[in-house]
Amino acid sequence: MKDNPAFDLEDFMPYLLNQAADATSRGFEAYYKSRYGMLRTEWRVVFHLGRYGEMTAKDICARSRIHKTKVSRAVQALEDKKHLKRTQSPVDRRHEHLGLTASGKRVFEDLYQEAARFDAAMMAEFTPAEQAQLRSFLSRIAGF
Amino acid sequence: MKDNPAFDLEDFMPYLLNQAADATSRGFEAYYKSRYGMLRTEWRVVFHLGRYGEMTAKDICARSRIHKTKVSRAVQALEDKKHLKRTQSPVDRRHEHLGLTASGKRVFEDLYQEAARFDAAMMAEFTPAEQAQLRSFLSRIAGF
DNA sequence: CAATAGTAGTTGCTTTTGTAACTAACAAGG
DNA sequence: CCTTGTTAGTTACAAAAGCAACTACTATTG
Repeated sequence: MKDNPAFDLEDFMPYLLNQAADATSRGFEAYYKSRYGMLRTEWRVVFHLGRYGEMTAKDICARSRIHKTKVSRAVQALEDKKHLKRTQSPVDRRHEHLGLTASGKRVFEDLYQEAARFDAAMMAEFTPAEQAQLRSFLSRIAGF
Repeated sequence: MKDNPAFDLEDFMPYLLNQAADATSRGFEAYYKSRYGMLRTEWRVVFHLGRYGEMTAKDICARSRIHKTKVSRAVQALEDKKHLKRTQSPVDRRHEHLGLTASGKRVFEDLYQEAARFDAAMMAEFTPAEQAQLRSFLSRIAGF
């Protein structure tokens, strides 16, 4: 956006980012929603546990930037769906170690593959160099 | 994201976009929220009316990709705050022409300036060439 | 070994969003 | 005119997010 000339909402970076994020999230969201009745936070929790192994809710919060109440509710929902099991730590009973059940692991595998396909399809119209650059830009903005 | 190697959530484009969008939205959102008690949709409605002049709710929906119920509620809220006035069209009484009041125009001017400053500050760490490229990438993804 | 403070996770309540059904107004055909 | 269809905008209800207070537990300090 330049200094003087009139600018449109499409020139405003937060708006542009939100539109792009919305556009790309819809498709994949539809997948895990229709197929497993999962919410976005649930998918993210499954991802973290499937990708990095057992951890506590606190760990998930730290890694994912999701607020603890959202994690708490997602864990509850995943437990209800039998995709996740909790084990209270004998050392410190405030901690619960979270892990995927066999069913949860199958869900993770499926979503992980689908995410890869989805990402690839979405990025197909960009050259590899463009993709790398875009990812780098976004990482900088997101603070990774 | 490559084909075989393990990838992290930060490599998944929808996630990356959402994180970047969140990160950049927070700051500006805090501004119009604390200063004018406005929601994001209200800011967008003000923007459209301030930037392009009078139009109907339908027009705003078409331009902004916001659902009509959200627009309807934002218009109501802005009217309550005396930032917006509606005029029923004498030609077709289903249409209402929406316009900013004097107070609404002041709000728009302030937010417009602030948006420009905010965008500039955020993009300052990118070179002009990088900025152009980033905007172009995002426009393509968002479908503009 | 109280008393205080801090941490992990949950619950309750309020705000916001999403979806679908609804009202009111116009349009067109018979 | 009267059906039938369409459009602009609203409302009602359910799903989800945000925030603050709460419970249960552990750590620290005097």
